[in-house]
Amino acid sequence: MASIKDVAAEAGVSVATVSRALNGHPSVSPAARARVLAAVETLGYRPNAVARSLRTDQTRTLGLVISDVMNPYFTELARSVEEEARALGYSVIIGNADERPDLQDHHVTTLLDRRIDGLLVSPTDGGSPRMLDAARAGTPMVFVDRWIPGVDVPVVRSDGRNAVRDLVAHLHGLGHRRLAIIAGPAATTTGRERVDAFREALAAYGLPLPDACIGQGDFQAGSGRRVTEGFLDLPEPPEVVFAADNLMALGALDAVRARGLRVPEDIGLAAFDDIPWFVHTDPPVTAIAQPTRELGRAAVRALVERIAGRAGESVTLPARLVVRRSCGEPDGPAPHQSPSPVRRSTP
Amino acid sequence: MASIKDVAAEAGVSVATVSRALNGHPSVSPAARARVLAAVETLGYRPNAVARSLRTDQTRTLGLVISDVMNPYFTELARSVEEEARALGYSVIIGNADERPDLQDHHVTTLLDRRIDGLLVSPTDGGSPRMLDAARAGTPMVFVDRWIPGVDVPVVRSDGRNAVRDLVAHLHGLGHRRLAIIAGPAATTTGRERVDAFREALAAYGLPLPDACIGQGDFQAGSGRRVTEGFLDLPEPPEVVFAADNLMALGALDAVRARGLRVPEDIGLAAFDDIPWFVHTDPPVTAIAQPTRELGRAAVRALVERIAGRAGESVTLPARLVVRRSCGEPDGPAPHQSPSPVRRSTP
DNA sequence: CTGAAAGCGCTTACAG
DNA sequence: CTGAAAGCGCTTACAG
Repeated sequence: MASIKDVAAEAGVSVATVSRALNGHPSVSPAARARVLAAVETLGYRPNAVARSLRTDQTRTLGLVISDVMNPYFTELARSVEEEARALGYSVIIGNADERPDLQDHHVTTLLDRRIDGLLVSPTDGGSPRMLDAARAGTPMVFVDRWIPGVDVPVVRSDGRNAVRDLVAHLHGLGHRRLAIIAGPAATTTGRERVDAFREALAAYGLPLPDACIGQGDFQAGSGRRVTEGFLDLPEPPEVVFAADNLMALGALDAVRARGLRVPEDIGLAAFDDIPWFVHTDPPVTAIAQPTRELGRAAVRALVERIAGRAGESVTLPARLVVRRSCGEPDGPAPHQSPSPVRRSTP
Repeated sequence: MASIKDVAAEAGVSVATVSRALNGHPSVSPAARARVLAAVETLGYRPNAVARSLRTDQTRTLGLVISDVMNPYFTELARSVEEEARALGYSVIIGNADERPDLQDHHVTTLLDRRIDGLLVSPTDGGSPRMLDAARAGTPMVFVDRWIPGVDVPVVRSDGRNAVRDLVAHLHGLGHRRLAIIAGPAATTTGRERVDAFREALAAYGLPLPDACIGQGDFQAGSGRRVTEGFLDLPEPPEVVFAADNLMALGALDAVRARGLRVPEDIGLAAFDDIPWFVHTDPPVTAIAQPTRELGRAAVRALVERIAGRAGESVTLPARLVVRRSCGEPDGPAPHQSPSPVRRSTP
């Protein structure tokens, strides 16, 4: 592969001039620039980004460590992060932690070894020593979706509190009283917050959230299935199950179906995180939708601010309830579309 | 950030010895090794991968350019690629082309500039000059899922021919005769092959595939919706629509639902690529499943072979039909699960 | 406007 | 077993 030396030789100038011409440095004569460009063309030269990074101490690369790529929410987040990063002249390298702290650590380490300019992370746990070290050592960093309390890093996330309150109001209005939740790991902020929000919203109606109605999941489908089976085995199973993410909702559907039961007749279901398929499931699933694209964009912008040495703004955007039919209907025969005023725009 | 010089100073040895100790070179005295390790520990030293790459001319990184991350098939492929690569000591950088040739080119260029050791690609089109150049220039490369004819690069993909034949047999057995397809872009191999396989299978039953029954899609949901609307507007709409990927099937479901029609009563639906949600859609969708994980693994192995200077094996794995209820049922009332002998293992 | 030179952080023949 | 030195491909003060 042609190097800058080859270009210099071909153009009859020094490598310094080649470098300047290619980097748009003003003090290059038009003649020299033209010869360089011609040489670049005939040689098919492309600057070696590795060498450039070593020299300039910047890679124009962002690292993104997410908890699970197979979760459509994170896939969309990753896509939006890459889009915004590209618009700002950065590449992004994605590390998929698969909800495993050890894998998360592996990716953080690898990314840091590659000297990425900044790190976006949605932590799988309370923070490994390596990540905490990185934050303390001054690696530009931003948390997205999930975060670690006590670490001085901007947080870009959405607040589901109001949406959860709307959900509970919806369920209460439908006459449901025995409500249960499939929670995410307590080591994650979203794992805790969604349970807290649910409990508070229930309390406002004088409803309890007994331990038997809190199933411990891990944000993956298998756990949603297991927890739902447990709920179904209860002497008095809950009337509605609220899954703290869409994969656990998938698992819940699997469990209900495996027993030959039906949603919402036998048990209702709602999910945190909306996905296009929820419109077409049987029945369409009531869900809480996050402004995922906006979160991704805001996270990248905050990170780029940090990289530039500025503060980097924390952002909290509201999530919203999208009512469908999986928790039952107000009355009468099922209309073809959800009658709720809060509705998803047609996909 | 501490460099190898700092470690050398701290340990009282030369940088050469530090390098050797860290790379497991045999000729390092136990005493020196111990001092180096201690210095590494106290300094929190991590080797700079950028510098190492420049020096060794290898990045231990694979590039993966896929057509659309938001497509669950490609998400799963990417995940399996990363897993296998990690097991073999490689990182992977994903470039999402979003079915756009210009974006694909951007990613190929960026990846090559970073001097990745090898490139895995599922081309969005017939091949841009840049990609063809890369292949010709000897960049280790393998095609996965989609490929470009006439380029001397191993291909890892699945063959859906038999599965499509099984599908048509299933549809014919159900009494369907007017069958239509939502095709992928003709610039892609999978776009062409799935139409060809469908046409051939129909021909075996003496059924035609008129142009009106071939809708041109682009593998994304919007096109599936538009094409399906066109089918529905036909004087004689097809009895079953076969979507060449799962996103176009989603679009088809959107279109059918928007008209207030029902699957399979008003129109049947089948899809290429199976996803977990198809079990829970209304109705469950009959689909052709690819051995996605295996494809990802085989692709990485072939690429690593190429990187090592060996041939790298092309692999073709069969896809298989998974019958559910979206094309109608043989007879009698709908049983709770599909009665087909070809069945999806419970998720 | 241009070039010679230093240096980014490593690895690796080479000599001892 | 160890170190001094060269060199990977760039960029950028410095001098002219």
